[in-house]
Amino acid sequence: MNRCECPVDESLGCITNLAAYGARSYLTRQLALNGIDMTIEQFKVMVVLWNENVSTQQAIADFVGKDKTSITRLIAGLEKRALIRRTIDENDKRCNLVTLTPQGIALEKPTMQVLDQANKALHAEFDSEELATTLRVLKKMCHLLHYSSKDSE
Amino acid sequence: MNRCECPVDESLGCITNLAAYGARSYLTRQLALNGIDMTIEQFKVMVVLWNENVSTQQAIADFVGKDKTSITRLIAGLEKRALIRRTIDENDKRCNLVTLTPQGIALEKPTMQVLDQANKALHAEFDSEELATTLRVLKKMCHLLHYSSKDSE
DNA sequence: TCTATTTAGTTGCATAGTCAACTAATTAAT
DNA sequence: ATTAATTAGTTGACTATGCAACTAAATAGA
Repeated sequence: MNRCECPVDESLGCITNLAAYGARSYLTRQLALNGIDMTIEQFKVMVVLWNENVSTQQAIADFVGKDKTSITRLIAGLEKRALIRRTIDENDKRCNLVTLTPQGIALEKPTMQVLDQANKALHAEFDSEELATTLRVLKKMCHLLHYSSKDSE
Repeated sequence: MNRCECPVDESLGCITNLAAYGARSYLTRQLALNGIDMTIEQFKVMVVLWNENVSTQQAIADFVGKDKTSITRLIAGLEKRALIRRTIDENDKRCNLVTLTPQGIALEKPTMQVLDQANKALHAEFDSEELATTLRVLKKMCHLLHYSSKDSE
């Protein structure tokens, strides 16, 4: 019934938003279908930890491009699911050291597999040239818009 | 500091999400700078009403591609700001008729102007070919993903 | 006609993001 | 060394989305 179109919909901003919601809900669904109780946002945090093993919340925020407030709450959700653990850094007591629990470590393979499959399936729908163009445009868009109020150009 | 890049970031889904957040926050900022207290989501609902004058919540939901729950709350926000009004449809008492208040009507021009400017500024950063490709890819993405679990293809 | 199903909308609970105000710890500056 | 500024993280208020359960109204079916 929904048409993926609205009256203002020939704008990049609008369509990007619709596509993003689509991608988000698709991935969440795929994770759930594979019995993985994790959102994409949480997933991105987990990717950082799978790579780094230990990190502070601010470092995670920088990696995933969100602010520290979001990370506080994402981390809280992951802690509730017992996928990560927070400990105070004794060398700098302002910082939390975020580490993986055994359950968190165990989820790396199955979760990455779901993501890879979803990615491949989506990318397979497009030829490499249009895909490259789209990625380039979107990256430039990020650069132009995402932190334009903070980065002073 | 934020780099608009995260370890899983060569995927369409991920970049689309970052770009979408960028567009969202940019537009919200532009609206605020022009003294317009409205979010983009609310704005989309207003666009429907500026075109249709009257609508039911379900019809709005179909137009903007969101579910009725979201619309209930968006409409509540607009009503709180006194931009719209809800009345029961006497011909079908299940339905709310959503109409614009004078304040809501008055906001059409300034709001559309902000959007048009923002759109033009963004589109001007790209050449028409890469823009067309990107829009086509994103639309296909919407089609493939957004309602894939509901529309049975 | 009376029951069953569908439709429109609301509400509760969960997740996510932003902004502003706040604490605590650290570093810089005089 | 003491104060001032910065940094890490949390919390509260607001907005947005999704799912499930719910009410009320309308329609379909027997």
